[in-house]
Amino acid sequence: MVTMSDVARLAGVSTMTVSNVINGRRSVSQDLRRRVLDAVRETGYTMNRSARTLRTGTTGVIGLAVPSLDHMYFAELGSRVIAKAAELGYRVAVQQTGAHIEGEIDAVAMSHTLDCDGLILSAIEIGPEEAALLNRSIPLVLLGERLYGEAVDHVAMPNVEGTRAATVHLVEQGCRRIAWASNAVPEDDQHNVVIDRLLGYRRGLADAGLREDPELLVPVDQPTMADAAAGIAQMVRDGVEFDGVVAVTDAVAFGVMRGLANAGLRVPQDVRVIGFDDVQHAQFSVPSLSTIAPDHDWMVTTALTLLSERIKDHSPRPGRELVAPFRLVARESTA
Amino acid sequence: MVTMSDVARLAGVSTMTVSNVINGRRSVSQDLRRRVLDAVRETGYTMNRSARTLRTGTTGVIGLAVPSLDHMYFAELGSRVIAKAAELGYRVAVQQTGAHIEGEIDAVAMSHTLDCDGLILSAIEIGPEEAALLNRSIPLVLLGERLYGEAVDHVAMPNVEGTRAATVHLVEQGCRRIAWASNAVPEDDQHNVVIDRLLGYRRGLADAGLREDPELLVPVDQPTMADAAAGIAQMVRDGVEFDGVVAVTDAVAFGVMRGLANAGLRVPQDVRVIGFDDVQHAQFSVPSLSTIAPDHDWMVTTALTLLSERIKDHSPRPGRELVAPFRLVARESTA
DNA sequence: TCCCTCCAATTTATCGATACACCATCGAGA
DNA sequence: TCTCGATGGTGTATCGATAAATTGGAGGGA
Repeated sequence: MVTMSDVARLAGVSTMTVSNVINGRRSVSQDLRRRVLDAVRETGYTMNRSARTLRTGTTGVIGLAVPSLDHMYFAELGSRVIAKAAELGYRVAVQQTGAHIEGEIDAVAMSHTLDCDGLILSAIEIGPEEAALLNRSIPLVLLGERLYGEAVDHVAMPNVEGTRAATVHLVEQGCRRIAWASNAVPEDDQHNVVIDRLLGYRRGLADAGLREDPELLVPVDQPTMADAAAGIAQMVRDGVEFDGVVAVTDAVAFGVMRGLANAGLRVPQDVRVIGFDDVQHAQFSVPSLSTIAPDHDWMVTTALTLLSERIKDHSPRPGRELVAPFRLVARESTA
Repeated sequence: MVTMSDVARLAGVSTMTVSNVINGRRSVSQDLRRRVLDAVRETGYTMNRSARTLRTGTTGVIGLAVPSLDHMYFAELGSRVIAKAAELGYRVAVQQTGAHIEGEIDAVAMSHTLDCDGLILSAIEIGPEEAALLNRSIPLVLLGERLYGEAVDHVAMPNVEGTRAATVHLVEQGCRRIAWASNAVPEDDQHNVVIDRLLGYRRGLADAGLREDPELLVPVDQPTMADAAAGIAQMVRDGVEFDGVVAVTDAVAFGVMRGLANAGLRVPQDVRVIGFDDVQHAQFSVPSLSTIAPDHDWMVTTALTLLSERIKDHSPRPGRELVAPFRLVARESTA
């Protein structure tokens, strides 16, 4: 492996001069700069990042912890984060938490060790109890809906407003028996994404003067396409009548549409379906999926901006909470 | 930051002993081991990986370079790679090449610098011309269909056999005018995924005694859902008659199905469609998508096994090429 | 002429963990 | 009794880059 001193020797200068050239610091004469660059080319030198990291304490890596890249939403998120981070000169190490709290705590705990300058955590389970952990850790931005006191920066989705708008939209399209398709979580679990979206659904019903009917809660185990398809099938078999479904995510909505197809029900003629996320596939499914579209680019840009501010300026600062704007995109599934 | 010598001081031993305990090396007495572990707990020590990396030359990181996590296939691949790598004790840094050769070369070139012990490159564009680059680089496994002489380990898909089987399947289902939906690539470009799959399509037609009709090549720009939908729409508008479509990937197949729906054609009644990859969504779309299902777990496991062998044993070894087994999964879209 | 400032470039010490060589002790075999 | 091998542990140099302190001139003002 060719090191800086090899380059220095060849160029006839000190390693510091090489370092200065490599890092684009001024105060190197044109003459020497050229000689150094030639020597770099000639030797094929590439910098050893661990050495720099050891010395400077920064890695140029951002950690991204998501439940799983397998979920379309998180895959698209990952793609955006990696692209945006690359623009800012960061590389991204991805970690899958499995949507378990252990995985999430792990991600935070490992992030020291993990050699990253900051962490973007798409948290599902982690809560205020673990806030202490979060505070001791490296710069952190949370994506998701939990509250963490004032300590942590936080880029949230418009969960309540989103599903409320979705529900109202179904009502406007003529639905009167609107089901809620989601996995269930303990109701006392404050500020969980699922709870907030359920709350929005309820508000939407209330806005329309409709009463909530417990029968209309689709029994979904995990928020996957498979479980959603099974859940809605169960509901149909049980003879529950409904003409609209608000799904907690697009993936669940796809599962619901699949389950309805299995049951011989047509979307949107028999049942209208609306999702949340606006993943790519939503515009290409048959029927295409109406959905709540948070501004993903805004979220990622914001998260990375907050994070890189914290990375550059370590002085303590209260956590900020920002909520993404959203649009309701009406497509065939609610026509 | 608490270092090893802090722990050593507290435990009243040398840093080497701490190091030995941390790394689970034997030849530390029970007594000292306990004292060290207590000291670790008490101080909250976590190891500084950069220091270890600098000293040992290994990072515990594997690079994964894919065109984009935005494509369902690569998202699922990424998920598997990260999970499997975690089992083997590696973390994964993901890089998006944008399916451009520059991005791919970048990925290889940066991989030195990038502090990873090995690289899994899902190559689309890179070819034999760049083989020199590949040889100088860190341990590398290619996922994809290009040939790279004998130099590089290579886990390939059953591209030719796969689309051949897909085509034959359509024939068996009664299709006689079978279209090929794919982006076009220069025909002289050897061992490109797309070329191989096209070849399989042709072989399938030949097997069935059907003649290839240039009219039946769907004009797709990029292998995305949007372009596929546009391409098939164009073909319908042009009045081309067809009763089956073999798509180069599942994403393209979804786009095709969407485009057919726009044109008022039913799948499978009017046109049968088959894809390639068996992404998750294939079983949940309406209609569900018949497809060629390579054994993804096998591919990932194999790739990581090859890679970790090369990482552990640097002695030069000729490149191996392994081809994944596959199944044809018949679903509603070709019923 | 002398002193002082500035600038380019170099020297030196250091980041934290580990490879390696070395030392001490103890028990067994000759 | 002496030697040898195993066991358990320590001291020191080192990985490669960089921060901080230092040197040696080149100007510039008095």
